[in-house]
Amino acid sequence: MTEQSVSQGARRGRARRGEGERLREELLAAAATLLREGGEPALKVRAVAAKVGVSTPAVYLHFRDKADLIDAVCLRAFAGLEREMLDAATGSDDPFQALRLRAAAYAHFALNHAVEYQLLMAPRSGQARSDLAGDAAQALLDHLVAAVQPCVDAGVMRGDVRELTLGIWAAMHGCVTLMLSRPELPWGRDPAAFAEHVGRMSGLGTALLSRIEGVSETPPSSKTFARVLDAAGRKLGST
Amino acid sequence: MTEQSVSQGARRGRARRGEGERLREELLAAAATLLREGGEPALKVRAVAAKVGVSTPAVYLHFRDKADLIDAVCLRAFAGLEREMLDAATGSDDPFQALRLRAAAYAHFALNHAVEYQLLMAPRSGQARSDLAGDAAQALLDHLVAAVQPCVDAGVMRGDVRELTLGIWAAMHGCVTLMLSRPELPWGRDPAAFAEHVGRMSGLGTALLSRIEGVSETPPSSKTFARVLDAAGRKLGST
DNA sequence: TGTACATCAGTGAACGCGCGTTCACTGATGTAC
DNA sequence: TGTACATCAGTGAACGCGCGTTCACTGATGTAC
Repeated sequence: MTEQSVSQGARRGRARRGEGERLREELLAAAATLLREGGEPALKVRAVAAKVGVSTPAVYLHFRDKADLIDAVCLRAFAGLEREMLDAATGSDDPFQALRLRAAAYAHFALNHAVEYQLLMAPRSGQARSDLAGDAAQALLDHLVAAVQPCVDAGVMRGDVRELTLGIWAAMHGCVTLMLSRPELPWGRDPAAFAEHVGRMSGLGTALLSRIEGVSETPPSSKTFARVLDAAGRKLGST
Repeated sequence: MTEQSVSQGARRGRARRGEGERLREELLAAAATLLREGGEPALKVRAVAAKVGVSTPAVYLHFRDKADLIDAVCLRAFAGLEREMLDAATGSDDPFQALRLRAAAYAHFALNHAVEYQLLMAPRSGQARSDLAGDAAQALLDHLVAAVQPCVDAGVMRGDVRELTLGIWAAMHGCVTLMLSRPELPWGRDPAAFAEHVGRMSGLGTALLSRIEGVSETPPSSKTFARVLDAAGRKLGST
C-alpha cells in the first residue's frame, strides 16, 4: 500500500543477457521526469525505481548511490544545454547578434529544464559538491567566452573577456533564476521575451560600460547620461 | 553522547517570570549563527536549542514549528536589508548615482548574509512556500522601483518602471547568486567591486536599451553599435 | 543433444539513522486570601 | 505574615516516519563439455 502509492510504471520485463544498460537509460529518464514534475525533493530512489517498474535495489545495479544518479542526470541536462547553445550560434554571422541568440538559447534551456538547471548551478544542499557541477560551470563560462570574444574582436566591447562575460552571464542567470523561483512577479505574458530583453540589456550595458570604466573620476550626472544616451539612441534607431 | 556532540552553549539560567521572550531572541540569534556557519542544512531544531543551552522542546515554546523559526530568521534578515538599502539612498541626490548606491548596498547585504538571502529568494525546497518569502520579494521590488522611478523622472530611462526595475534586479540577483554558489569562478580579488560593475552595467544597459527597443525592426550591426557606442563613450568620458 | 555451471539481472525484506515533534512531568515564581 | 494555588519556563524520554542503503536470495540466460 505504502510502496504502491508511488509506483506508476507497469511491471517491465527483465532485460536479456547483454542488455543491462537498458535499465540505466530508463532510470535516467524516470529521474529526469520526476525532477520536472516535482522538483528536487521528488527525486527519491524508491520513486525512480517505482516509475520504471523495478524494485528499489535495482537502482544500485547501475548507480553507486543517489548522488551518482543525480550527477548522471545533470550531465545529460548539461549536454543538452551545450548542444542548444551551439545550434543557436549557427544563425547569424554578426558577433553581437550571435551573442544575443546564444543568450536566448541559454534562457530557453534554463526555463525549460528548470530543476536540472538549478541543480547544475546551485551547490547541492548539504552535500560535498561533486566537482561535476563545478566543471559544468567552467565549461559553460568557456562557451560564453567564445561568444563574447568575437564581440571584443569586432570592437563592440573592450577589456577583459572573462570579466565581460561573467557580467553578462550573471545577468542572464539572475533573470532565469528569479523567474523560476518567483514566478509571481510581473514578468509579462512571455517569459522568454523578458529573458531576451535582459540579454540585450546586459550586452548593451557591457558594451557601453567597457568604454567609460575608469575614464572619468567623478561619474557623469544623470542629466549628462540622459543627453548622451538620447543621442546614441537616435543614431541606433535611425540606421 | 550523541546529543552532547552538538551542544556548544553553556547551561543558561531559566528566565524570570515575564521574561520568556528573552529565549526567543536567543534562539533567533543562534539560528542565524548556525545558518551563517553551516548553511541551511545546519539549521536543526536540536542544534539551535543546544547552541542556546536549552532542551530541544523549549524551541516549541516560542515557534510553532521549524518553518516558523526559519520564517522569523528570514524576517529579521529582510528587515536588515531594507534598512541598509534605505541608508544607502541618503548619500546622493542624483537619481542614477543613488540607484548605483542602492545596488551596491543590495550586493553588500547579499554577500554578507548569504544564506538568509538565498532562503528569502529561493523557494524553500520541498515545502509549500510560506507567503512570507513572496511578500518579501514584492517588498524588495517596491524598494527597487522607488529607486528606479527617479531615474525615469530624470529622463535617464524610459518605459515601464517595473519592467526596467525587474531587469536590473535580475542582473544584481544573478551576480550575487552566482558569486555565492560558484565562488571558484574568476570574480577578481574584490567581489563587491564586481557586483558594483554589474550594477553599473545593468543601469547603463537598461537606460540605453529603453531608448532603442522597438525602434528599428532589424537590429543594428555590430559595426554600427561599435561606432555609436564609441561616440557615446567619448562624450561621457570628456565631461 | 543433453546437462552441469557460471553469471546476469534482478527481488523482498529489513536495517538504521537523522530529525522534527509530542507527551507527561517538574521546579521555580509570583498571587490571592 | 504564612500558606495554598495557578502558571510560567522549562526538561527527559521517546515516538514515528521518511528514506538511503544493504543483505541474502532467485530465476532466467547463456556457455563449456
